Amino acid sequence: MIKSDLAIWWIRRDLRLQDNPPLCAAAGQGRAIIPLFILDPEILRSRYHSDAGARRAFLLGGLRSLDADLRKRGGRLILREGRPLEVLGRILQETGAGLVYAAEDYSPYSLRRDAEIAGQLPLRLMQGVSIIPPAALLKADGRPYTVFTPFSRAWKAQTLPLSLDILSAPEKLSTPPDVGGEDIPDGAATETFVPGESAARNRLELFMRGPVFHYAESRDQLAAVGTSQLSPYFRFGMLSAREAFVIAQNAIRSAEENAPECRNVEKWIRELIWREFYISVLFHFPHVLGKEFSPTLRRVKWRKDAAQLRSWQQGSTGYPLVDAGMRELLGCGWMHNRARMMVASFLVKDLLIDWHEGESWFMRHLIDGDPAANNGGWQWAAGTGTDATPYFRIFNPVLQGRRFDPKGTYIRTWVPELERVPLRYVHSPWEMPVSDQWKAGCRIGKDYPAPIVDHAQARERALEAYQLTVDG
DNA sequence: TGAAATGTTGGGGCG
DNA sequence: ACGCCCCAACATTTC
Repeated sequence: MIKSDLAIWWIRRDLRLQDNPPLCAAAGQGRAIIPLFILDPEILRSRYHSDAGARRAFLLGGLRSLDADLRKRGGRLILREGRPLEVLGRILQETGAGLVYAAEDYSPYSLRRDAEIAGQLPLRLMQGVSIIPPAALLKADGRPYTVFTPFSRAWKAQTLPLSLDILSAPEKLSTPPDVGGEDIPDGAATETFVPGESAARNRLELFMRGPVFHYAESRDQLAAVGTSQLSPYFRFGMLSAREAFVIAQNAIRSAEENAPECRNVEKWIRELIWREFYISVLFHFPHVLGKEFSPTLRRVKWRKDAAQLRSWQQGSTGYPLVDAGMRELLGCGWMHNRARMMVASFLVKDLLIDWHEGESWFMRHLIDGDPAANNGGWQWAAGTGTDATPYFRIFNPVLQGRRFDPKGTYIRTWVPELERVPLRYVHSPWEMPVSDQWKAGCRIGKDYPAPIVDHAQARERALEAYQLTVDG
């Protein structure tokens, strides 16, 4: 028999209690709930997620943390493995629960899965992973946006009149004792990013207390903590993007009009909108996961070079800034955004290797790895995407290093071989005289690799290769 | 959310 | 004193 007062809160990418519409809907009026997370073999085995150990560990840590938070309020997390349709059907039957509440997710797989389930089970989808549902934001002619600036203008216009209340976490929860689940598997999480909602909230508060007011100037500085570093938390909904937006918006409102800090907070909000933009792009153009958005750039003749690809992956290209970024990725499952742009430009332009290689390496190692944002970023860097960087915009790793890591701090943190290299050579160690190499304990070609390509030559080659596809 | 090549200008050295 | 050249420094164009 159906107990209409019992509902499933199906958790997907919303591992939090605060500002969570499906949770509140399921647990309204003190109803008992079944907080359910399903380990979906189809996702776990998919090309984007099958090798992503660090991200899976972060997810599992997040589930443990969520379980602890639920228990403090009288509930607990139920973990099951299997096809969501079957698992949900079974639990609905076992428990007599009447409804399944979930937050809308817009990736192609999620949309397909949810459509199938909605046809057979009582699934209620609510406010999703984005602040504005992608279907709700279209150009005047009814077509989706493909350029960021007009998208962000329309996005702001649409969020302005929204009620900016944050849903508080339910104070008391209960979960029926007879619902069985599996233990949450162990996973070695990184130390840099502590999984869970309270860690996310701490980080947001820390960021809003100071760094956000200098965001415009310090976001690109590689050594500073100028960015919020919240991406892994948004990725799994350990923090509500909408709540972050509301808090940032309130910071602007409580500041004096046109105060300099407003510009900085606006800049940060702009990054939240980039996230929304790529969610929207993937929703409206799901084929970007398979091929280039821009038809004219689908025919770049990529080089196949396993050795150079490996050098890039392992951070041994001989270009310090590139290597620092790639080693940061391996070291903590995250990379500074400026470094992401640099290493992407290097793979795609300097090495002329297919951006898909970069996309999948990032998906394997990033704990914030998300198909929409990651694909959007790579297509941007490769110049093949919506509103992408022009093909002739090629980053110079030496100049980028001098500009965004002027003291070499970031480089020395991640490339210890260069620790004692004098500042004037730290971005271009191959220019270091042999005597200095000995003094610094860093012999080029022995202790630290010689550059695997000459940037000036590689740049010319890239321009030629791209030019061919643009002309032809 | 670049960088390199090319063009322009203006000050100072020097015949 | 004058004009020529050199070359920073900055601006514009091109990839």
